[in-house]
Amino acid sequence: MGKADQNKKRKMENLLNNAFDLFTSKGINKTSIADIVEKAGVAKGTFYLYFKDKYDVKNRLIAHKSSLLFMEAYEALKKANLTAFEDRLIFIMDYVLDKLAANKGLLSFIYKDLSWAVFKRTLTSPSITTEVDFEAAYKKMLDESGYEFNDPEVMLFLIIELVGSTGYSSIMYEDPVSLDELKPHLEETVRSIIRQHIKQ
Amino acid sequence: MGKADQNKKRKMENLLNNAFDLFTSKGINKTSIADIVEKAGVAKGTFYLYFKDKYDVKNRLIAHKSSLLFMEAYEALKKANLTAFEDRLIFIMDYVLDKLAANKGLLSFIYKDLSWAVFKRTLTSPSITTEVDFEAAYKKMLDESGYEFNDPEVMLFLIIELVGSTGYSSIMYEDPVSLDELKPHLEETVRSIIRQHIKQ
Amino acid sequence: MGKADQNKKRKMENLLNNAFDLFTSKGINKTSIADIVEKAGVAKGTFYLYFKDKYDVKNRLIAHKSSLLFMEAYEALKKANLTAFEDRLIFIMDYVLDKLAANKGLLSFIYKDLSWAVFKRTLTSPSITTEVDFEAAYKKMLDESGYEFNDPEVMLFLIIELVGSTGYSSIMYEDPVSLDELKPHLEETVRSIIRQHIKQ
Amino acid sequence: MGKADQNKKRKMENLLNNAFDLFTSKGINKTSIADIVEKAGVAKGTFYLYFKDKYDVKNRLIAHKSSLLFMEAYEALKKANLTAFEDRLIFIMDYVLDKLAANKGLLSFIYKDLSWAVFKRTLTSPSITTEVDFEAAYKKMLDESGYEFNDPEVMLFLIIELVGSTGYSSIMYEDPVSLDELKPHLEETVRSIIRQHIKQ
DNA sequence: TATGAATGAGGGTTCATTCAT
DNA sequence: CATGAATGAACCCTCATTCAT
Repeated sequence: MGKADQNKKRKMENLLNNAFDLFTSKGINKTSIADIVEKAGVAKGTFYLYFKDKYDVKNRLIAHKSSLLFMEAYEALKKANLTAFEDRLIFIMDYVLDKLAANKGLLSFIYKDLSWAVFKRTLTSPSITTEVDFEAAYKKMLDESGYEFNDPEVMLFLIIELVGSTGYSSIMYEDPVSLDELKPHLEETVRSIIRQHIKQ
Repeated sequence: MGKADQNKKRKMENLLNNAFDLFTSKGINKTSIADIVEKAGVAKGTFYLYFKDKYDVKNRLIAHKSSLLFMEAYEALKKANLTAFEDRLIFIMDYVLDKLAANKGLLSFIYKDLSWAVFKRTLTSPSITTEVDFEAAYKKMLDESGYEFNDPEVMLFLIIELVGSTGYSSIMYEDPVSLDELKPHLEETVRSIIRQHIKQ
Repeated sequence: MGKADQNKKRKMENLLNNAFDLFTSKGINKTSIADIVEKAGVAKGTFYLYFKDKYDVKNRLIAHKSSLLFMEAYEALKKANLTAFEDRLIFIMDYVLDKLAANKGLLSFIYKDLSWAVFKRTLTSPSITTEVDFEAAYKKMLDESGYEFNDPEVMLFLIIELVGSTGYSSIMYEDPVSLDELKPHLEETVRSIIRQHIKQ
Repeated sequence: MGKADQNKKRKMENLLNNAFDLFTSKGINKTSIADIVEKAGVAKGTFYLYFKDKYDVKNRLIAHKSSLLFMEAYEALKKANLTAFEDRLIFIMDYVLDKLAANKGLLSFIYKDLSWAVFKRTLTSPSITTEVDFEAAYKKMLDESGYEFNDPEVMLFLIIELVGSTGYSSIMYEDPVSLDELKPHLEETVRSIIRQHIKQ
């Protein structure tokens, strides 16, 4: 990578990070491009050298940040020495939920537009900075489980949507229950979902 | 209700309905107050006699339309002659999913900001026009089920969030599967959720 | 006309006049909407209540000002007691050329985009303020001439385009000759054009 | 001409040609310098090594392209074996009108700012690429006519402005008549103009 | 109550021009 | 000579909100 390219990448990350801070603190709608460039210390025109508009930034950030989060969870899992497939997924779920509970800005930012479509693209394609790929990690976990599964993708979809949407409500509003109260219910339901997808 | 009050209510409903049409057809962000009042045939100032701003309208509509949808499903259920509790919930789930699939504008409008908090307020308090109450209906179904449940509210929460978020993805993007392919998975999972909440 | 309507018309004329001053002094391209509203003493948004954009203003002004100019010439003609058709047209030509020579801002403003199409619309439809119609005047002159003409519209077209474009160059650049030197040539040519359209 | 100079000239022509394509296809106002350099495949800064701004390019192009057009007409005339002066001018007029009718982009580009001043400079001074000179050609035609003329320059001026401005309207808008309908009128008028300038 | 003309801050976007490499 | 990233002033336009009628 040439010096110029590196410089370019630094400028882009600078913009991304500052945009992320603003998005998570005051929300996307209330963040203007003027805000972003001012915080990043560059001229307005510079923004348009790197991004099409605000939503271009948003999409890249969602992909990027989600990817980081899941890979972080996966790295933690590797150190946790869990062997059972169910336990491993539960571990990841807990890890992600705890992280999001500790960073509500990130949660509300990711959640608003994290469709499965975006999510999958995220997991599949290595993002700007990470050279990783959660899809491969998931596949590895499936292989190491000792089972065969029907529709493993749908299984993951059900789990992520369930955990994501209930987790959002619990963390943001403690409604209808707090995250701690929610977790046992979730754990049981996730185990059910896994079992009902095991091929007999 | 006096004549003046009736007139006021009519004006308000006129604005609500026209706003709803615009919200579901072109989206909330791209709908301006100017659009709403023009379509409704009233002056701009009049809008502010009835609503604080666009989001005031939005919140009332979400509550109202969600309520209608669930009560419609419940009315249909009454004609369906189903007795088993599981079957009855599945029926409602199917009914709602099919309605939303047939009206994607409504789906994306409701979904974007339908937190459990809003939803619960909806179900509990009779809205502007309906004099009904889905919470009472749900309670009745629980009573008639012949079972006792642990945390019935959490149970409903899990089901609604799961069905809502996976349904959204399937209907809007057919990703990762179409609604028809999703339904069997959902049905099985919902039954699991119900069973794990039955008090032994 | 109601009081409100009158007020509205005054506001519009205020904007038109100020825009005209700017257009003729600094040119259309260098005149911004910000300039216009500042000079007119109204808010930016007000501009858009009356006009689509800068070019909307321009078109209305061209029509309006051209119309005024020709009708002024026609009014002067009526006082001049000329009877011969050729002399009358020459009179109008001279009048218009002298006016434009005395007001180069108006000339360059009108000339740039005064296509025959715009001109004809102008002459035909009474404009914002004038209730007059040069086309009718021209027709009257034809009737009173005692001749019959082949293609009188084309005849007028030839004269106007010839006089307009040569006049522009003479007045603005004195190139290749001054207006005074040009006039005899023009007069002779215009008389030729008229004669060649007289029906035998 | 040195190798370096040749290279410089090639770069310049590359920019001119690409600018011309853009000017005639999308118009001058909507063509940005970014567009030009992108199409030409050079860097933005390079543009400023050769031209002051967009209007510098425009002026050079108008002169260049007009010159080409007239010399092309003159070359065609030489092959046409016409002897009468009137016929020869009419031939050139028709040739130019037909060319412009076939290339409306060129017409609207040339016309907008083709003042007589620019035109004369064009005819007189050999341009960037052509080593020709329409003024000399016109003088030769006058000499070969067998007549003497009063103010031959004004005569040409009248003809060019008349033909140019009426031709523009006919070609671009077919208003008030099509080019084919216009031509006989023009021919007759042009012959009149010539005759009235013949010295007795 | 109802109106709708007027406001003006604020948004997004473009683009000619510069200058360090 | 050539580059092209960076600049930032300038632009157009939208729109929620107010208030005199």
